[in-house]
Amino acid sequence: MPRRTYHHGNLRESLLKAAVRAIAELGPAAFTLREVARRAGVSHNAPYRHFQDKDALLSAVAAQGFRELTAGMMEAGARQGSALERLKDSGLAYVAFALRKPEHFTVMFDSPVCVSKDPEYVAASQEAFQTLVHFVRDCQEEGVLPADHSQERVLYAWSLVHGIAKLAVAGRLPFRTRAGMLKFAKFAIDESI
Amino acid sequence: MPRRTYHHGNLRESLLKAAVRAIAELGPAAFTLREVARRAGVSHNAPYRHFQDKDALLSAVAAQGFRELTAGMMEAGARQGSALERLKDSGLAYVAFALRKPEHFTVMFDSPVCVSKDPEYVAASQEAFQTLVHFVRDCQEEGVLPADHSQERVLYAWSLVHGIAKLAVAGRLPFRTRAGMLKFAKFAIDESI
DNA sequence: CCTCTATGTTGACACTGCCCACATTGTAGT
DNA sequence: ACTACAATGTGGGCAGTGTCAACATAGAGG
Repeated sequence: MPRRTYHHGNLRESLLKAAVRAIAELGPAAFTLREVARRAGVSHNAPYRHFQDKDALLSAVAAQGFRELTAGMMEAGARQGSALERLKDSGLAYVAFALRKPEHFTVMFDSPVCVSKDPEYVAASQEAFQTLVHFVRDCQEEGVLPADHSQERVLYAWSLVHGIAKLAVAGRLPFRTRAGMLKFAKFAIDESI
Repeated sequence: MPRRTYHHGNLRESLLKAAVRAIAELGPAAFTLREVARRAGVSHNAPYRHFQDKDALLSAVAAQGFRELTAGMMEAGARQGSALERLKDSGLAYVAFALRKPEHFTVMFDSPVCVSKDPEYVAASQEAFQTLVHFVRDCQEEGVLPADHSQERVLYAWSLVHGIAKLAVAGRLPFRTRAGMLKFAKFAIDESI
């Protein structure tokens, strides 16, 4: 069904949503500018009025993913509990996000987006990282984690949950259900401290 | 320079080598069947006599990467030292391989290869995994790791080094040199046990 | 020597990202 | 209100891709 007006009115948003859905349904590989345009009901060139190129659209998608990831970690870490429990819960939320939106997660960290210098993308990804920094700092201040090597401890926590998430998304963890994966993630996180 | 003979003689091997070099030089995204064929000095359709499609060639490249990874871990873990030191060294070798061949490493674990059912690929990747199993089992038998949750402990070790490797390759670790990354990897591995 | 089959080549098709020129529309200034 | 202009969307085109079908060549076995 074609549009009634020549101008779409809110094409940028529509393209973003269409891109997210296309990635989720067809996978990042089958992600195509022209397919996104089709889904948004515009010509194959309309996206270029809102995004410089394909990578720019992907970057925007990734940025939105990072904001959602940040929100998930914040929410998980905002519940009752000690600083250590909040850190663990935020790490679990990281893995849970990857399992909930595997293709989205893939776009966020894989080439070509991962080298993007798009300010929105950089800001969103740094915000997600800062969330982890926050929870680790809390643990250090409560004395449940050593106070030294602050940066390395954050990167250590990140590496662990990122590795679990990546292996899970790649289908390399021998668990069938999401619950099984998350149970293992909990085991690993508990074991790591 | 064109070939002198109509038949290449050893095209499959040549294609594999050309593919590995193309990936290393241009990145996995710019990897192209036609480009590989060009580098091997054959027509754009010749590869189809040796690989079913593009993904099959990528799978073969990935399989070779897994064999190299396995060899690196075996060598690192074959040196003197306790079982724990051998496990740690093999984990460091995992990260070192990813840093030495980041694009190759990417192909091995990312879509579309990661869902490949090519027997050579499956065998090579399982062999790499079994290497880790081996070193963890040694630690459990020496009593330096708890004897329970055998599978989970292997996956835990794998997740950690895989996460470090992935973040490093994605350019998300704030270290400038390979040595810096490896130093952090050593810190994280030490901390994890 | 002659056929058969494995291996390479050429040509084609649909598709992609991206560039151009053009069409349409909302808007700002008079 | 009218007009120039900027923003937004369209259509066509180009080089490049993966893959298929038809054809060419060369080694191997009878």
